Amino acid sequence: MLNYQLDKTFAALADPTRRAMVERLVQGPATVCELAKPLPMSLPAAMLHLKVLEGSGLVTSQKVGRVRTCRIDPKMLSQAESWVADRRRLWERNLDRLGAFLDETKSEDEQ
Amino acid sequence: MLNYQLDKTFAALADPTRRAMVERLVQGPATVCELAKPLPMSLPAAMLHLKVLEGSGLVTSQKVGRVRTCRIDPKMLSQAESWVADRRRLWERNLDRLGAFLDETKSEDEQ
DNA sequence: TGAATACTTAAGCAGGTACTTGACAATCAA
DNA sequence: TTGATTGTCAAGTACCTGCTTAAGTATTCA
Repeated sequence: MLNYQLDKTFAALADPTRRAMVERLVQGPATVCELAKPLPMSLPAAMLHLKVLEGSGLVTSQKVGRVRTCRIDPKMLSQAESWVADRRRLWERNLDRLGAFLDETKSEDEQ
Repeated sequence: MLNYQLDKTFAALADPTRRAMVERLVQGPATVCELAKPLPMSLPAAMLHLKVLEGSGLVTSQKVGRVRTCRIDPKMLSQAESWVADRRRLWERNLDRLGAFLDETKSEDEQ
């Protein structure tokens, strides 16, 4: 239960607004305005979403002059991907084992 | 923004209790009691988490007699994995393009 | 039949999330 | 230096989440 980071990453990805921001940012860096403009909400609301993305580590930003530029940090993206992929693989392995067990049982029946 | 399903899947995975349940279920099916026993909360609370997992499609269950047996449904697990993997790939592709651009710029400087 | 098991529902509460508007800083360009 | 641009903070509201306890239902076993 020590994966406090995964909590935040999955929670960040659970919102369509924030996934839209990620979609935009995988194309390359963007300013706060550029991220907020296509969204059906006020700028402060978009800022809150951005703060959640930064808090999760999915996005980093730096301010130069009056412009804050945001970009993807792929580390947490990889970590989330791995968690899901690993669990799916475990499930498949276990399903294979069940298959092997059923095959065994079947052969025993045939004897 | 039509990925209502992804909202629920990521939201389900954002909670450590629910990830613990998934960890248990990738090993094989389990009853409600088996899932709830190791958790530091009441049975009704665990049931609510289970309901969220079922609502997301990550888990299915069926009741036989008085026992409800829960198991992983891998479809949403794959879908979540793909979403993250695709975005990470897009980001990498774009980073490569930036690298190519910088290389080009560098060669032009050298001429 | 009567007790134990395995859930299920309901009511209630504390705290968190997702917005809104309005006010305000800081920077840049004319 | 004035005005537009870009971002930030604060207060307020409505709804959602995660838990609790208490009570109830359905099933199985002795």
